[in-house]
Amino acid sequence: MSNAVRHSSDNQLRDRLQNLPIMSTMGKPPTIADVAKLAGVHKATASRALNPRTSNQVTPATARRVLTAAKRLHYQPNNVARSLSTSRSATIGVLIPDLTNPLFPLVLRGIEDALGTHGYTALLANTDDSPERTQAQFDALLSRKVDGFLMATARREDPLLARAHEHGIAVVLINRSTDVPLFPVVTGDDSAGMAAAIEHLTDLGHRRIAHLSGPSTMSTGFGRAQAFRQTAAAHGLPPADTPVVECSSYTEDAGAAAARRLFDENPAVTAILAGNDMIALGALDVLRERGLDCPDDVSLIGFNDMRFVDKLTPPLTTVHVPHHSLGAEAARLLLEQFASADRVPKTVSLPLHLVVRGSTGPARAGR
Amino acid sequence: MSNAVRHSSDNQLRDRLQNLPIMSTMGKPPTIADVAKLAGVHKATASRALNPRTSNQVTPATARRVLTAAKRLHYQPNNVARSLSTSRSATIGVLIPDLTNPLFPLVLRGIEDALGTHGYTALLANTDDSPERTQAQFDALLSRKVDGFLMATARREDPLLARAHEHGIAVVLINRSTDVPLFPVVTGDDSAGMAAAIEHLTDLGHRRIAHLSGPSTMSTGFGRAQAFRQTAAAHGLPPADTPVVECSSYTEDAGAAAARRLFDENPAVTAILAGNDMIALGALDVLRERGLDCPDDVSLIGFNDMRFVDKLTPPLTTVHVPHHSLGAEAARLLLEQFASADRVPKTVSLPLHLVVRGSTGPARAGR
DNA sequence: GTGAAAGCGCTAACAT
DNA sequence: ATGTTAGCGCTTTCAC
Repeated sequence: MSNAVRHSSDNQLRDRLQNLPIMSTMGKPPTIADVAKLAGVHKATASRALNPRTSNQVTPATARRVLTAAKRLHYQPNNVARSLSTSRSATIGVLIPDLTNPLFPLVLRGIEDALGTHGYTALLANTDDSPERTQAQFDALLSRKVDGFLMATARREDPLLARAHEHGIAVVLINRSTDVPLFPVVTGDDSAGMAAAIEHLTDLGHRRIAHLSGPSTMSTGFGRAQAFRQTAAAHGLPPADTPVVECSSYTEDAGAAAARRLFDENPAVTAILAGNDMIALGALDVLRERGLDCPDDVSLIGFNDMRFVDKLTPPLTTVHVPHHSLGAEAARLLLEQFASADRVPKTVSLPLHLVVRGSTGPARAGR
Repeated sequence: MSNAVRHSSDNQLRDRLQNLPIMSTMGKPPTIADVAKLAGVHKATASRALNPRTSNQVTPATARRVLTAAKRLHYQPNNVARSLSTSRSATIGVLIPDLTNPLFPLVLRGIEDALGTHGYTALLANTDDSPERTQAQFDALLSRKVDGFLMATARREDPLLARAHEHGIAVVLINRSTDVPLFPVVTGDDSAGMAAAIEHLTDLGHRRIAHLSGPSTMSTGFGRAQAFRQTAAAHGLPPADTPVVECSSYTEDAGAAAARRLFDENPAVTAILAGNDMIALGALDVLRERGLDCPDDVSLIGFNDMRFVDKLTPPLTTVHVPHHSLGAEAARLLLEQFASADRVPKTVSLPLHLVVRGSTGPARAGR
């Protein structure tokens, strides 16, 4: 028998006898084997005692012994080993298109709140709305064996999601959906939001209303544009007076570019309905650029009610989306899916409401 | 028994009997053994061929065979297994105090950019500046065997960090540091930033300048306040004219509360230097509340130059902090630490500069 | 109720 | 250069 081994068991003996809190400052973290040894039971028994789901398979007395041993050693289960063994990780991957857009931190909070109560952890990845980056982050998360995904990055035709669906990976979509329904999706009721916005504008006397739509490759861009056209028509506004200009992305720059195109071709509009608040920000810049007052010359409505838009000048009228709920509801759906193995892509649509602030006003006669 | 439950178990039974399509669409992902078999080599050889670091130990011909086999099978390495085997995970944990503060997404981007080129992935966790939540997230990440941490959540006395240091866990601090230097830290040169801000104010004729400091439990709050006092003294401003009011947190609400206290006790100040932009936002609200014009009655300076503050009315004068670089530099330091196992907590201090916008103006005679 | 043993997928000595 | 073997730390049959 080697010196090292003898020495080590001497230490253990002494520790057990003296009932000392033992924790080396630098040595490798204790394993379940250490706990088992200290408690005087087999690894397997320790495992059962430590796991809430199986702790009833063990006598209360040994359970306590194991638990106190674990506490004494400051035992922390190695989730990597556990994952390898169970092929589940109690973590879920969250893919967010752009964390710098203030609405997504709220979504994340919703997710974490809903997940935390069930012992799951969120692993967040930012994709910058780049398909390559999305794929890379997806793979990275997958290779870490996340149990499922919460994705706010879907495109209407999304090869990544198609593959994920083929492979039977659990996914819940947030906000954006695919054309072919593959996964459950939690979204806002964009049509209703659009309708409320247009109604507000027509009530104010506007008859020439433009929409700066989000990218048509995304369900939100496409859907809101569609809702815009339908609602406008329903209000008797001819297509010629309700132009739609598509933005290349949901960014301030893209919004500004689209707004310039709009005014070049359609200088007579009296109101703009932006595809989201970022686009609205860009439009607001262009309004200033062209010497147009908001709301006196042109009314402006955003979408999302993201943080800080109430602090703009003028404060932005916008469609409020309950982002926290979006995240929480999606997380709930995912957990539900784990439990029931139910493969029916249900859709949850959350109600939206218009928040009227200072960027909308009566249509001016002269324009 | 409810309908729903019966229905669900019927489904399960049917699936099991029919050896269902689920199994066919989602057979387990291929392992390295599958790749090896297809390539006609041993697992270990396949492993060597697949790993860039060891691929030279294998003949080019077999390397190609293995690679193509891997491609044919769409093989994705199981990082959980790899981690268990190597006790390294090529992931690093990132702890962020508050993702809704727009500066942190920038930090994260810096981190990801610096990490990505080295094959590391960031696992992000939001802590809401709550010690409990921070501890929980830290443990969760640790049990997933992250190789190290990037933390922007440090408190001046931080038991969590003390423990982490004892356990020899690799950490690099971002922005905030501990009183006792435990880990490398990347921060902005707050003293210089403060000095620039005060100089700007005195140049404009201000002699009664208040500081709404961040929490003194955080190095940023404490350090900036200290720099404020020193610089003010150096400019010949007496302490009585340069009050410091501490905010309970870096939030708009806390900033507003502090601003109210300030004006109640010290109505004569002509300029406010906020501990960060969020606090400045709160101060701005209070200015409006009290009928004071900014900058005509009171000048206001923020700290960080976070997104959107240029869109306020008035646009906020603030100290710009290079957040992207903060993150990137910290990530670089951490990777460096992996390589050299060097345990000297070096400090990197990045230069800051004042961005003058519309919230600062000449001191008014009457005030 | 508890122990023994196998195995999750991979890497890393150690052979050959 | 490649095959063999032995784990990494945990869970989970299967015995007893």
